[in-house]
Amino acid sequence: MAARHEEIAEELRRAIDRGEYPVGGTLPTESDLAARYEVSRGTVRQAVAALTSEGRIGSRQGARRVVLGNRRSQSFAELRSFAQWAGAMGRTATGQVIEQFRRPASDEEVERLQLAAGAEVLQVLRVRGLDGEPVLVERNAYPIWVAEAVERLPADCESVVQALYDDVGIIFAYGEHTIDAVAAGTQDAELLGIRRGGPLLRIRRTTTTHAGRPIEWSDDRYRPGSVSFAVANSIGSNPLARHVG
Amino acid sequence: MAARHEEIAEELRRAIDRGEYPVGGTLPTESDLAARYEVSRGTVRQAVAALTSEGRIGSRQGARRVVLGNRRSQSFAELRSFAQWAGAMGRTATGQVIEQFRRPASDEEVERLQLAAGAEVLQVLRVRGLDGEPVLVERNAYPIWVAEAVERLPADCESVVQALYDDVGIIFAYGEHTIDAVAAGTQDAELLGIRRGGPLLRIRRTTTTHAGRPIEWSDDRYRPGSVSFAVANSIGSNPLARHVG
DNA sequence: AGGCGAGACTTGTTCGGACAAGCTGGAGAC
DNA sequence: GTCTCCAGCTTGTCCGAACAAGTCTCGCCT
Repeated sequence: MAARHEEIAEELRRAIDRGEYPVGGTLPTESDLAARYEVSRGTVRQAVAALTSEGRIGSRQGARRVVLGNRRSQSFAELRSFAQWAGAMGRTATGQVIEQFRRPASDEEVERLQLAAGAEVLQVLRVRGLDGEPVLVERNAYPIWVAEAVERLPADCESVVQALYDDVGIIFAYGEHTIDAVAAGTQDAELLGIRRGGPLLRIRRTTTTHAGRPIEWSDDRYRPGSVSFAVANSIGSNPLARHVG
Repeated sequence: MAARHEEIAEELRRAIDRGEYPVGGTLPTESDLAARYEVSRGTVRQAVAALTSEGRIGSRQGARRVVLGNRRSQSFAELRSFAQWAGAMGRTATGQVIEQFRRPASDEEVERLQLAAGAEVLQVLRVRGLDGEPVLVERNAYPIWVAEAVERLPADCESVVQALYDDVGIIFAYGEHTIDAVAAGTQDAELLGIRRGGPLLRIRRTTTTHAGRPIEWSDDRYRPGSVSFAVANSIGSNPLARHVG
């Protein structure tokens, strides 16, 4: 059962979605909302903070809050799981392991997965499809404590995330993503049905448990035109960072 | 003068940076921190919430808070201004207007900039350099109320953001960014010194004022290998969204 | 008619308190 | 030695209050 401030946040999202508070218009004051929902100002502020950090509401001291847009955010699970994301859109995701084997971790994998020097990882190469079309090449490196569970999965497992949770109770809790563009190599070009040298959107990411323990280090490469990634930011909150390289 | 909770947040970032709270370790409890900084638990919670949303700290009810990493976030201004970002790294940014002219807004520009049908925009094409190397092709569309100020800027203006603020007090307050990969066309290839068809990292973005009024709709294309963008997320907070197309 | 100042309104900050809900470690039992 | 349970600890939620700080509107004066 959700907290009261979460319920209020959801009601505000729905109200914005149905145009009760149009883009460019203002939200009722904190005091008004507190009276309407019969809660304290603090609870209202907590609810509104969520929409503010989503980029849906603009907030500034002394001024009435503004509705910036009605873009829907996605849950962490929806972003992490290609299958769940596709399902949320009424699309069909497929997954096919192309190759999978254990090998010594590279220096970068040692760092990203916080492994001991010389440790092994399980390298898995998959192609993910959307409605039958290949759109994504996923290369995951798993530490051995995860590898054992991954190796038990069928090669065409639809959602690895769901399977790891169901089978061994692994919860993906935190993620870090680095996005850039790379040229398709021979293998990627072949797997995705595009020409070599063409553009791929690459996302390198680490996912960890609640305790911060790395579960996977992955390199996803999306076919051009298949997906895009969206982020909102503001003076008060900027989740996106640009880096050299 | 920053709020107390902002000061505490900054001190916590510094403490993590210097290894006082190593990655994988835990943070002191809220009560401990409250005693140490001589503030209330609520003020500590507000400070810690900032680091949590930056992906630096992992928080879960009942469990001790965990240090996930010590990645530094960037301010909104630093992300928005290529010149400011470069300067923060001790690099030199350049900007050169290639062409600039007024024309009727496209359908997409009408939508993104919230213009009346038939309105004009100022289209500006710039190449941005980093330490003398071209790395970014920027295409900005400005509504006429901004266009007048932009037209007065010198063609090699180093920071358009700073100039617009200084000259006419325009404050960039909110942003929305969509990231994908595209193939370099003839013009981009030539401007960036790469071959046609090669990969470019594209960011289409809208920036608005405090009141939500669009200032610009832009299409940035980065040379491959020049930059990457990073985002952290968690079960509790996910600023990144994946979309079809 | 325009500009300036003041007051009202709104959001932001901090507090102390009480209770809910989840996690962990230690002790006891098997 | 292992497993289970419980108590203590920790974070999360909600409250009401008071005050700070910023914005905006209206009225008055030039």
